[in-house]
Amino acid sequence: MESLKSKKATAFMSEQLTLSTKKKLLLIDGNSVAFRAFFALHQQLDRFTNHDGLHTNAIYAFKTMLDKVVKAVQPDKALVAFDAGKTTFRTGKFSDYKGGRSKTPEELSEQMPYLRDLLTGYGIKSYELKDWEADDIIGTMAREGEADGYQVIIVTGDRDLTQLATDQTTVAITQKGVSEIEYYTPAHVQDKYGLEPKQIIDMKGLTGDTSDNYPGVTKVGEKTAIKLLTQFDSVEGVYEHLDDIKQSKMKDHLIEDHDQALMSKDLATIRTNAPLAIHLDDIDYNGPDIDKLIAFYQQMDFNNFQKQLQNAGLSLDLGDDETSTALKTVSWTELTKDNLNLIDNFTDEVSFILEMPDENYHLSAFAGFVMTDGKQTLVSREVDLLQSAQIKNLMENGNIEKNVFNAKAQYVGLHRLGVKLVGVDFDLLLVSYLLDTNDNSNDLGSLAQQHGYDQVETDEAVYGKGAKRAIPDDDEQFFDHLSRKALAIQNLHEELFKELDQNEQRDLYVNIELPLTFVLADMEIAGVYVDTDQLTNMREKFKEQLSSLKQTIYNEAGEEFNINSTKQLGQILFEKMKLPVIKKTKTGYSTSVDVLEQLASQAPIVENILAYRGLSKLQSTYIEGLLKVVHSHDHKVHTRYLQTLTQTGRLSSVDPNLQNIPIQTQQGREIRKAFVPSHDGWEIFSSDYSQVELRVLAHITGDANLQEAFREDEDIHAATARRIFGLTSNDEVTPLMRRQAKATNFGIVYGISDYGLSQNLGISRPQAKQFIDTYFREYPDVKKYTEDVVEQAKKQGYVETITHRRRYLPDINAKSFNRRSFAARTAMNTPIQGSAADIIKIAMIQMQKALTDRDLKATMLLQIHDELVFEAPKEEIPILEKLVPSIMDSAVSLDIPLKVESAHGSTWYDAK
DNA sequence: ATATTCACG
DNA sequence: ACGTACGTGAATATA
Repeated sequence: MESLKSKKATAFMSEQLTLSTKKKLLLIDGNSVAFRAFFALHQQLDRFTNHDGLHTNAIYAFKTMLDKVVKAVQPDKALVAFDAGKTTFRTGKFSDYKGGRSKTPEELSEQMPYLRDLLTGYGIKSYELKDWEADDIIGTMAREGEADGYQVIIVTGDRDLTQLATDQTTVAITQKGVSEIEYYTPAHVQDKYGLEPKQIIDMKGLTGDTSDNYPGVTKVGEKTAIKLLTQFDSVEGVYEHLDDIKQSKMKDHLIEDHDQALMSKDLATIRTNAPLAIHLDDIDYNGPDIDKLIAFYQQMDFNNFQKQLQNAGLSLDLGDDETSTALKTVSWTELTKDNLNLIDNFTDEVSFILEMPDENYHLSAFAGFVMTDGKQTLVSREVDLLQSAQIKNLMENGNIEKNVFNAKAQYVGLHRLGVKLVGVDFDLLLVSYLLDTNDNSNDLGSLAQQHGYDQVETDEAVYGKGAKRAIPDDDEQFFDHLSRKALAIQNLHEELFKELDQNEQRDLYVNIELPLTFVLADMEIAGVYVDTDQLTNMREKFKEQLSSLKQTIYNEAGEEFNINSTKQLGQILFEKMKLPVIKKTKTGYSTSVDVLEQLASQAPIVENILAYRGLSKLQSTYIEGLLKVVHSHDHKVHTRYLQTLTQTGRLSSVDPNLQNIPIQTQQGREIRKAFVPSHDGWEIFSSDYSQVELRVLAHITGDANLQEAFREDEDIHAATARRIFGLTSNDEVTPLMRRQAKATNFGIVYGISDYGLSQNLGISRPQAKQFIDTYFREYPDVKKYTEDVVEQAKKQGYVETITHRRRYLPDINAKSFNRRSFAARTAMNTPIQGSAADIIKIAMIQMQKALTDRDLKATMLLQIHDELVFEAPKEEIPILEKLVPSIMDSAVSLDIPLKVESAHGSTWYDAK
């Protein structure tokens, strides 16, 4: 989780940087970043050598960092500063400065000259200055940039540079690796140290620095220094107010080390007046020199990077419009009712876009459309034309192949116009997702750019974003963009199909994802009827209960406050009422359920807060939330299944999310009474797979004991309990044992760790470890699987499901323990969760076909990961009771049987 | 926009 | 020594 969070934080900061309209100056501390880069991939030192035996790990990691930073910052000017040599003006002041440092490893220093070549390829200047350190070059250049109105971004691995942070200068510190970056603004420095940036040098003065080998004041560390500086502002301030400090050992040390403190502060101070021979005018950044880079990558044996560049033809994947080559002009013809016969030129294939500006294609307006075959491009704002006989025939003619971006959205949009989309061959969105679930931007332009096609911009670039987003009134602008998008689809068709073939994913695309997209479209269009009276009645009831709970809570607290605010609630519980703090979040006290449950016995208010929370969740998310999205004309909700989002191959559901409707508590479960059939005399029918993920686990691992349990149709958690507790019969399994075995089973599926299991079960870590060890002893092939799959991920860089769905795990070799372990757990979990997703997808396609073939009225409405929900006339229920399970359990043939359970009733609630 | 919480599989 | 269960979406508060 942590790694995800930090990714998000980084992404956010990057965006902030990009958002600023100021000119940007990027300054990189070459030596420091190279050092970090070298150690980030130190474990892989041996793997990273080129044909000449040159180590390349630092160059590789530096390149990765550079891509990231350049993309985030999009600089107008850039410079990488290097240290010039061992002696500087600082060694003149203090001969031991940076003394005692172990010298740079040969494996790194041999890479330094090539780093310069890399930078030349990137079009970024390098600079060094005798007697001065890289820091001083950066400090000087930063101030020069500030004076000229630039936003300055400094990249380094050295925290001392945070002293340079100002309103105009952000210091980006590379973390453990080099691709994780923490951005220090003055506010963030304050947060982190409780000091202003300029006080960093005072802190260094007091504490000294072991790595740079200069002394501070004896026994004064970061904590003491911060305390002193908060009180006295600076080193000088401390000494002016020595009298205010009580007699103590510390005071003696301060007095004794006065000179050292002043000297150290001086050494730590980055100069902003270095006599540079290079200035802002000399360091314009105009993007990379592709040919040079390709040659360089070839020399380094960076085959992937080289290929990327060659595929891209001209542009580097920096997502940077300014660095990519200019757009060539496109020609298009505006289609009108008078030149509709131009349509007849499309005889074999056509790339098509019906442009819908809103995300929600069930409701979006239609802005226009475009059709192209690469020779002729037709555009129009008049969507009525789509309903003309010519176009309708084209769309409904399966012999003319359609290339699109998001076939489901196109199918639904056209359906709303009374046109059926038939013959889709290439869906750029879907194919991109299968090729790499990681970069699943939903924007045609950015996906096309990622695949090396640069003749198209992102929607954001053309339409704007946020409140300013709008389809341009200018025909030329709008039609150009539409045309370029359609041409991008047209052009990427063949190449991406080739890539699918290379990945053995053609079958997954042709026989699963593409057909599924239309099954999903039909489900979305069908929608689910909602009994709004049921919901409004519940709303009234809940409203009363909530306000009475609220009063009770206020009374118990002795004041009114916002119960929904974790901050205010934390103050009441942990400050006013002095309840023990069990867990903290990074912003304050945690008040989550598990914390509150532990506190419940200590104060009655806690129980009421829990009740309030539960009720208000139901009220806002499910009652009010659902009512908001019921379509008024048909009384139904039409969710959208996102088919290209999850990293595992699962679907997700939005607007509304119908995959997380409550079921666990009685109170919540009542919500399901509002989901009813859309016709009288119909019922809701539901079938779900029993323990699919564990069955998939049994299949994939081939573990004989696990497989036996499923072949015997045992209660799997009881069987596991019997095994890990060494019992002879299931009769001896107590409920507690079963619960613990169940948690262990889940843990295995999630990529187990003893810590996670201990947290979940509330047991000690050694105990959890004991469970896991026993589990692995009883199911030895499961153990082998967990090891093999991680090994495979390390070797190939990705893991696969039973249908060759692929997930890349770039962090599997990360230096950061966190990232690496997260990737390892993911490696274990993804093939299981993903294969289960594959199975139900296959079942859905077969199911839809079976319903049509048999002319049944029954309609598939929902998929909830391991469950399918239908509505059907009562007479068809007996048919479904046989048909649905038989299709679901034979969707794929595994080494063990699949099991399906069904239920039906007058509402979703009753289908239990 | 991010963090927290909580609903589901 | 590190500090975690896997995959999602929505509402709310807070900045």
